[in-house]
Amino acid sequence: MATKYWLMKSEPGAYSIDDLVKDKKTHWDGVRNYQARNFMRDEMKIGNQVLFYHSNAKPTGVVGVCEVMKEGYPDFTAFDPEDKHFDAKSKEDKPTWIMVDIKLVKKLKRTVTLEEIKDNSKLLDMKLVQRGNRLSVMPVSKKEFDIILRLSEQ
DNA sequence: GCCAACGTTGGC
DNA sequence: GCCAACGTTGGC
Repeated sequence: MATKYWLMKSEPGAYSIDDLVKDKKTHWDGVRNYQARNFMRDEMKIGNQVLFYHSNAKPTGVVGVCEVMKEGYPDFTAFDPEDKHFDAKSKEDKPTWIMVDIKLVKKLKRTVTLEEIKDNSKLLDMKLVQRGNRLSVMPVSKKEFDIILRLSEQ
């Protein structure tokens, strides 16, 4: 199957690209949105490439590239009453929430900002810049992925 | 901190 | 099943 491309958002205060540089890999816990979950559960495969995006940041934008290293499995933070992402409805034998593991490919030389993406006529179709899109995990086309990487080299 | 745009919840 | 109220996301 062809490699798929994704964009995943994180608030740097919660987990930043520099945390990932330090950790090399991480589990993507805390997604509590069904559409985003479905992408992780059904469509993200080992080797898929992921743009790491900082939301609620200065500036907001794409800061790194990662790769899926483990496909969808239960998000265990939903089972822990002490955890911020606890969800009593999710049971260990029937988990509601799913996560994947990703590993760092590289931190970009510079942030490709949301502003640049909005200003780039080739990137107008990105889900990221479409009105009201709040998905934290979303598909990206190979073309868009490549354009963003190229911008980061400039 | 504000607020638009969503998603979810719960009364009916 | 409808929809108002409420909570969250995330840009600014």
